[in-house]
Amino acid sequence: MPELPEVETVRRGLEQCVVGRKIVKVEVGRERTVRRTSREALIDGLTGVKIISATRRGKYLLCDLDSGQRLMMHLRMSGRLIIAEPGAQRPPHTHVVMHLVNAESPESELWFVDPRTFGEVVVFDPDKIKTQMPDLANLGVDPLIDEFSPEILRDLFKDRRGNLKALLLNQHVVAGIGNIYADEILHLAKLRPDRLPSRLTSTTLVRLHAAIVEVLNQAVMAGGSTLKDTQYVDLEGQTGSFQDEHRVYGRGGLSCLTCGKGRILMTVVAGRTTCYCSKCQH
DNA sequence: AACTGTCCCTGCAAGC
DNA sequence: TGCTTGCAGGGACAGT
Repeated sequence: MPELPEVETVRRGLEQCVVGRKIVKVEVGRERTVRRTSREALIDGLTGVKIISATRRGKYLLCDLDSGQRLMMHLRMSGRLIIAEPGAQRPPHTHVVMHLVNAESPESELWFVDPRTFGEVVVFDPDKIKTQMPDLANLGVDPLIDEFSPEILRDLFKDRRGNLKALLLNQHVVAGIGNIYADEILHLAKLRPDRLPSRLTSTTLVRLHAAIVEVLNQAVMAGGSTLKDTQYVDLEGQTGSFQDEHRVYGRGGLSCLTCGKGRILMTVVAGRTTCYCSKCQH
């Protein structure tokens, strides 16, 4: 499932393959993908427009357009962005197609493919982000983009009631962490998911902060995680390899790779399947 | 205001 | 074998 590292990998692909190119034609299949506005709004907002940047905040992909508007794409659970040659066979659930041109490179197509249809594509006015895109406007700190330190983490956790895992998953607090990386981060930090965030000592916060940065950076370097069921791939169709380095996610009932003594427990925390070591996480 | 639970949706795997 | 059922999960939304 695309979380920060997968979205960052896709962003880098967009920078390579899409930035600087002009969209000459847009096709919208399933309207649910453009539900925030409409089929017509997306086609009008993108046709004849040049993409001038590709950035990311949390799990949100953002492209500035030379029209002054901004494109937002969110992969949610099962979304994929694929760059393809014109006329290539499209996979099932290809909901949006952008036809791209520029002077130097041959024409190509950017496909938004999304079986579970939770993902979305929208063009919005950056001046109206608060009303048109409240979820994006209220996003929390991005650990790889914004200033981020143990002290900032302490301030974010102050007076919070939920458990540690719920806070890591809360996009209004820290942006970009999903279920896989929350479990991996907590394991590296040697913290149980049900710890109370407001009670963490400064030493523990230093450890947690380091674990967040370490796990996310390592995962970006590995091109993200590709699981059996979701088939995440980058823009060129390549799988990630960080799944080979997962130490707890999906390992319920197995022995701990870190301490060799504990068993990986599988429970539900914050409404999500949660895996952690019975021995080395406290 | 901030938290929790439910829903959306499809593909896959497990179980009968 | 072929069906049914359950599970995966990000974020919106309703309810507490």
